Amino acid sequence: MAGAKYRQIADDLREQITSGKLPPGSQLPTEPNLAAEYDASRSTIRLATGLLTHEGLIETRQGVGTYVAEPPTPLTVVFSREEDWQAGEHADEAMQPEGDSATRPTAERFHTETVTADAEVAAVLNVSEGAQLVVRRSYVYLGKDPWSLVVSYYPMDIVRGTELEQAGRNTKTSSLVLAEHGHQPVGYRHDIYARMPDAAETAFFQLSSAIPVTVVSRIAYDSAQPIRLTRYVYRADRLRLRHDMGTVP
Amino acid sequence: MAGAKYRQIADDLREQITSGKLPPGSQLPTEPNLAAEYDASRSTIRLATGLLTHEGLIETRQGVGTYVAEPPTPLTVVFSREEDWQAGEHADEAMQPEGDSATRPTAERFHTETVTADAEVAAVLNVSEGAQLVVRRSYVYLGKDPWSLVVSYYPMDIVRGTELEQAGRNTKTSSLVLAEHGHQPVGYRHDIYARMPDAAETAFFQLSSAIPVTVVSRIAYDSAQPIRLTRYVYRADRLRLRHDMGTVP
DNA sequence: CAGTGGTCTAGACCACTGC
DNA sequence: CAGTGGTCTAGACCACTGA
Repeated sequence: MAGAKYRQIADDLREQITSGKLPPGSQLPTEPNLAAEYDASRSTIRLATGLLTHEGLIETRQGVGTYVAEPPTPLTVVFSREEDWQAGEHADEAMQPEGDSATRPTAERFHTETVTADAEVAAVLNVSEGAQLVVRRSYVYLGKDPWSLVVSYYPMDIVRGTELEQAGRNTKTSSLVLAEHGHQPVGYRHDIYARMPDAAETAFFQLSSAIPVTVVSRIAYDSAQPIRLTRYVYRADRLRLRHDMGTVP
Repeated sequence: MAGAKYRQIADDLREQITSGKLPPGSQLPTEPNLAAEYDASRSTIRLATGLLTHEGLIETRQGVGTYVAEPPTPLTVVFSREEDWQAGEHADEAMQPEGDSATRPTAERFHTETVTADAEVAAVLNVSEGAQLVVRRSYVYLGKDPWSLVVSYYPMDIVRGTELEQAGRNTKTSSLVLAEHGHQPVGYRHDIYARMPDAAETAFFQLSSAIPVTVVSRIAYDSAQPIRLTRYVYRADRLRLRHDMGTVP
């Protein structure tokens, strides 16, 4: 046998979904109906649908019903582009998909503040733990859909000489651009990993099921020091990171 | 309020774990004890622990107990290395971590066979759907721990002239190496994404909780055509992919 | 308002582990 | 064998949605 009843029910529903018998967007029977159909209790049905939810195959909407999820349509982000090498790049404009206006991201909200460095950020930026940092957070959308969370950390050395040096709290971005221009980047390090989202990420990406997030940690260096750490967080099922080396057709 | 009772219980337990009150490896109270402690039913307790399980914070072992998970210790894989450019690279030796023998991977099992191309593989290798391919699967371990699943696809054009051309099923790898040597790679494309594991991956990586996998799809090109597609699958919590551009300290 | 999924209970029995 | 987590039931009430 296939083991537990709720797993058999999940297998049966999964088969109906992947075979196309239950196409994307279609509604599953209600929980009481499924319970009757499979001769199971509603709790068992919910165990089964819980599995499919965590696989991202279905979505539940309270008060409405349970629906087959639309298959994800990932967008490709290329991070071997020469353009990213240019000075004047703004951090949250990098690491975004190419394409027409429909797939052009817009940073609808952002704000800038100063924080103290935790151990992890201090290590990569080569500053003391507890040192002051300027941090800029962006919420990037593709049209109305959430696309990525972008957080940049700047050591105080970098923003020194700009108006940000005195500002404890600041929403102006112009001085950050100025600071970036004053430090010509000569290298980037990207660290890429995936994990399950935290509460804030689940809310921003409107994740109902168990979809991972992909994190790109990008450190920019000038000739002497790290000048910026930027973390890009994406829904894993919407992102395909691409990197080309050498001659690729 | 924090909403549902099971979420409050999960929040409380999560706080005890992240604060160190419940260190990694320690056992949580049994489900009946937690039910008494929080004045909840066992079902509600299981909803709470289910959340933490899916976050990878705890692990349950039937007949034994519930334990705080050890924090993941990711290894870094660098994929901007010049070494990877050299001919003679064997596919399952690339994309592996650096370091001493303790972190040197060993391909304990592999086998080679011929299959017909599905639509996706056919597209990237520029062959017809249904064309014959030679595929080599490797199961890579770090000591006794599963580390990665590696699958390589070769178009028949590439293996032509080697003994593999006639062999329907073959476990010899020497002819594959020969084939690779005959086609000097001049470029690589990497596509990186994360998703939840399928059943085979869950079994190989011994995943009890909801840990994603990171997939690196690596296409090698010679001057005329794609010569190999290799898919590397890793546990997301064990992997940190690193790529450097320009001058990095 | 009726109907949906979300939460919660109290209890039962099973499957597995370690002693 | 006792104790653990795994499965399942039957029922209740709540929160939300849309007509």
